[in-house]
Amino acid sequence: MTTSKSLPKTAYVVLGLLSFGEQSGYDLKQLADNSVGLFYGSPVRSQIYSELRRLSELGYASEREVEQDDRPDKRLYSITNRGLAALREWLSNTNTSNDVIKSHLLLKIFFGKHMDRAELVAEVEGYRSSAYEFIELLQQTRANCSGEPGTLFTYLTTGLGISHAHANIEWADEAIALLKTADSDYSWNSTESLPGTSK
Amino acid sequence: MTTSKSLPKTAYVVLGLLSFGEQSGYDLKQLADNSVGLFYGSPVRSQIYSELRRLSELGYASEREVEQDDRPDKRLYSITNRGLAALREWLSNTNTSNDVIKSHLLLKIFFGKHMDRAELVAEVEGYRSSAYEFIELLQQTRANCSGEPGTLFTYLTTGLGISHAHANIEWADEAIALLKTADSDYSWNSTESLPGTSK
DNA sequence: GTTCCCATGTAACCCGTTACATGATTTT
DNA sequence: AAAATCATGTAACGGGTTACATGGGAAC
Repeated sequence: MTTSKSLPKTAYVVLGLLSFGEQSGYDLKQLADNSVGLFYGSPVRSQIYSELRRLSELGYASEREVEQDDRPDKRLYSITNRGLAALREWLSNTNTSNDVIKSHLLLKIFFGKHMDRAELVAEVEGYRSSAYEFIELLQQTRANCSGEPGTLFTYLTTGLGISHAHANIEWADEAIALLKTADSDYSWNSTESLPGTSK
Repeated sequence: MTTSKSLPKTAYVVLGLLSFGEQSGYDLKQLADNSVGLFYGSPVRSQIYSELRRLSELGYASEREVEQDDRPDKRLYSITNRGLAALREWLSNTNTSNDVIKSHLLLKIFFGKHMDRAELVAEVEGYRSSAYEFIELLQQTRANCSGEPGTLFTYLTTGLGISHAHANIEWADEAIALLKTADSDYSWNSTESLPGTSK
């Protein structure tokens, strides 16, 4: 096995983004915000820079300095063959298993006993409207990448985001209705069609 | 403002779980795994213990030792009035805004160019089947809490999970089909009904 | 007789976030 | 004149994970 101690996930995220072409740390941050940031999270700037240094030391990326007159000088990084190999190895050898959801809204709802009902409803309404906004954003993303190479993968990643957002909206509608009418000890009727149960 | 420098989220998670009754660190870990673990993530054991110590020092929890003959002694924690106040304050004053999704599967797909197509398909198939399993788990959770107080909140939190899982399954079906037939530069027809676009 | 359950903790490590620091050029 | 864009870094802190450590009783 050529597995050399495996780096943190962020390193592979940066490496993966680097596989799209030679870029500066600054460029990578932009790219990350508009791509992996939408379904995984975008590393902060300072971490991108430090990961780039590490990748460079490991021989996974090569760097070259570019002097500019009208703008600050910059350092461009390219993925090397060894870097590509490491990326591929990581993609194959890490198990996907459990996608971790960190839902702050659900935390609030789960501890809903301690919150004002109207406040909770407002929270869910906010959640619903940000779901609408997110759909717009993802469709924008799709439109922007249309015609570019590797579109299939962007199409699929945005697709899951859009599906989730639709699910969020439907759930929010029913949650709001319930939060307005039901009391905490509400027991649902398991025979009726209910949110998430149908289909 | 009584806001005293706000603790990490995990502290409030533990505090919230403590609001369900007097418990030991061990008990809390079990509880966390079967509740917040399903939609937020369960803190590791050692962190629960250290958070409990902190909560105790802050006066947010009170502790008492219970000696046992047939089992190891244990320390039981209860939430105090100050703890309850801190929890309520946190619930009201933290903005929910953006639920962060950390999808490893989507990372793989986004960097799908570097992966074997068959491997990718297998990955999505695994994702789909774990979605089915997750639905079972959540319905089990619902059944277990039926009749207990505060059921509404469990119903709502599991509801979103179930909705997401259904969305995952539908998306996975279409993703698998596409991954088997389309090439990387696939451009979809924006007029047809497509995954995530419909409705 | 090995494995699981109960029960609690310490120590090390490092990933990731926040804050600090700089500065020219272009846009509003 | 102020704000945003381009461009890169350092330093400090702490949250969260992993590994180490212990040990009796029950179940299979």
